[in-house]
Amino acid sequence: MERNTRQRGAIRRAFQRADRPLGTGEVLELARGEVGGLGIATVYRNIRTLANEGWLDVVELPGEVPRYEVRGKGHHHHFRCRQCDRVYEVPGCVGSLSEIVPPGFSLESHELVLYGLCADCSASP
Amino acid sequence: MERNTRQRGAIRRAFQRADRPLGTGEVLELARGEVGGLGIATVYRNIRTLANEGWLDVVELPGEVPRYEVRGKGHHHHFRCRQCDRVYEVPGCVGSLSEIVPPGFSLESHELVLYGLCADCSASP
DNA sequence: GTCGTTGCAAAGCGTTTGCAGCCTA
DNA sequence: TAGGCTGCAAACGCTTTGCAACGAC
Repeated sequence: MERNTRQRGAIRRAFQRADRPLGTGEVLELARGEVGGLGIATVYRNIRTLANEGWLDVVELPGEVPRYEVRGKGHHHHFRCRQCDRVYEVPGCVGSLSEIVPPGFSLESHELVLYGLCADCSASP
Repeated sequence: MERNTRQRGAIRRAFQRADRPLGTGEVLELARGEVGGLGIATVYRNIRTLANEGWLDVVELPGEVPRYEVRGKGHHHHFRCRQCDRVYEVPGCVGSLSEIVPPGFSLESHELVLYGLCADCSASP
């Protein structure tokens, strides 16, 4: 059975307070504010546990370390601002993907990442 | 000045024959067909060299090690087989991406990755 | 002959695992 | 009290680097 330790609670709160995708290093830094001696192995183990039980979603962008965020909506994609590096959720999706799938291939899922300038950075470059 | 060694030639030909993005392990395996004692460090060093001179493009999929492909193809995306883990190039592209971009955001580029079964794995599961 | 290149081994670096002791239920 | 959880350190997998020998030009 799963237990509620100080360490796991601190890691959960780190994600809830940040309200954005966090990497393992950021989680360690934030959660150590509550639990001083927190070890990196504990962060990795808890992130895996929380992801397995569906409390966390994995956010993986090409060429970047995995981030994790509190599980939110269903199917969505991400927009990454090339200026401020923030990542935003993008509701909605493209249609007619099956048209470009090569013959004989069977499509099961897809990932789409948009790059550009977010509203803030477009307004004040 | 750059030299044409047997090892570099074998690595170039591995990419040209495969005609799909290759990881370092795949390159090592393929190029060893020509140069038996080829070392993994040589593969890494040559991939870096070929990428720096523009002969190779880097293909990065979310959460995976980088792959590389010969440069010069037009705009395309990638299909990753969840069974054999190979990555294929997919010509063509989705349309109407601007519809899902949030108001105020400006879209500059995008990455699309398709997941499923390739033709080989669909035929013989 | 020069010096870019190679294979080997060791070093990095981020992540995972083994273990003895701790602490939640 | 049982056994899940933790911190530490070692192990791990992938990539880079140091070095002496090799070989393209």
